[in-house]
Amino acid sequence: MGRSPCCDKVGLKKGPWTPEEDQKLLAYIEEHGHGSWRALPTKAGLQRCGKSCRLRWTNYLRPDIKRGKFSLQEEQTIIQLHALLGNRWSAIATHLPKRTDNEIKNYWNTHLKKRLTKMGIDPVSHKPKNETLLCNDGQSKSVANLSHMAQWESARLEAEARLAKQSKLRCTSLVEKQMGSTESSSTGTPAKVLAPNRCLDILNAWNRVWGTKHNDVSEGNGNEDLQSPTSTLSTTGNEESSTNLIELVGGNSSGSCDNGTTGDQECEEEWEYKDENRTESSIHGFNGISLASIDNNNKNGNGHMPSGNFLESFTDLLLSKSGTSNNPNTQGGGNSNTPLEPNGVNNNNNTCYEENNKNYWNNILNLVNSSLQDPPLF
DNA sequence: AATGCTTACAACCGCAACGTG
DNA sequence: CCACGTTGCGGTTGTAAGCAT
Repeated sequence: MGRSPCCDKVGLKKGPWTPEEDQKLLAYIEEHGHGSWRALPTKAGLQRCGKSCRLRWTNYLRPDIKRGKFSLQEEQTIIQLHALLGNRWSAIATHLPKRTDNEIKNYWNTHLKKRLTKMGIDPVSHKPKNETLLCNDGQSKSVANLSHMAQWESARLEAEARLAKQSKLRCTSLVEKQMGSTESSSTGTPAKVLAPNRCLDILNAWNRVWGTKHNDVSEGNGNEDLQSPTSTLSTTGNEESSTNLIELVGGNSSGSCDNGTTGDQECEEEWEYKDENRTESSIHGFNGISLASIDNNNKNGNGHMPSGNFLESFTDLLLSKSGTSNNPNTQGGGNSNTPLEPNGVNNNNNTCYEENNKNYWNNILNLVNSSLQDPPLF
């Protein structure tokens, strides 16, 4: 309040940028760096507000931006990280080199969110929307849900706070190093660009937090009550090496759909699970509720998903190959410990929710972990 | 060909955090 | 500690392109 808006000055242009404006902005920044964004437009001879210039630069003109279709690996990463971080687009963007938070946000809103919704997955919570159908005891389920989500959220925030602090320190020292060695030509390069891809190491932070706080729970003492989402994770996290778990059939290394096909569907249908690279540890236990349950066509034919088929299910999930498989009423269970009845109703209602919930998050984290341990994808 | 609808994405807006004097 | 300016972030909107009727 009281602060003067930067963009409502008379005479300042709004709307799409012209090539001439882009050229001016680009030329100015290449020569001088952006310096103060507020002062930039005048100096660069642009009839724009500084904010608009900054946005144009960071989202479009910056040389280190990769444009074009998202690869399947990128899609996967976004979904996994969104499950962990929510709408923290800038945090997600740090794990997708050369992609801007705005681009990721747009892609999520126009593609991924819809896809998940279509499959009966709540894109906010990454849980099936019809959980009430999965367990008869709706009330206790709700309580469990709230409790578990609170647990999750609290731990997540704690971990994030810690790692934000660490990454900030790391980034700062890195920037200082770089600035010391070479005078950056583009002084406006944000720290996150200079920082290593894994500046934000979610899983390690997570492991630190839960590994120390909940050892008792993760000792396998038979306590099945809403354990830590990562209670089964190894605290070392080093044994997992799941490089190339997913490959594009006949695909190129970039993983993008530049083979002449266009459109999501065609692209997505190239997804295939590369079985020989699967290791038990890398995908262990992804028999979670939402993913397993999608796969009505799974090989057992009874909705009983073999443990460790996460990626396969994940692929199916994303591809939405079967129209009937999207029926939320048929989802649920899929846990190897809680096989479904032929009608798709889990007969172990008292534990199915907790188990599924636990597995869902466990396996997202496992995947993030393995993806973070892989060499850079791009 | 015209019209309306949908989709994709660039850009805007406002808020909050951060930095500085 | 406070006030103010700057920057970053996430939600939302505007609009062009594509598609269906």
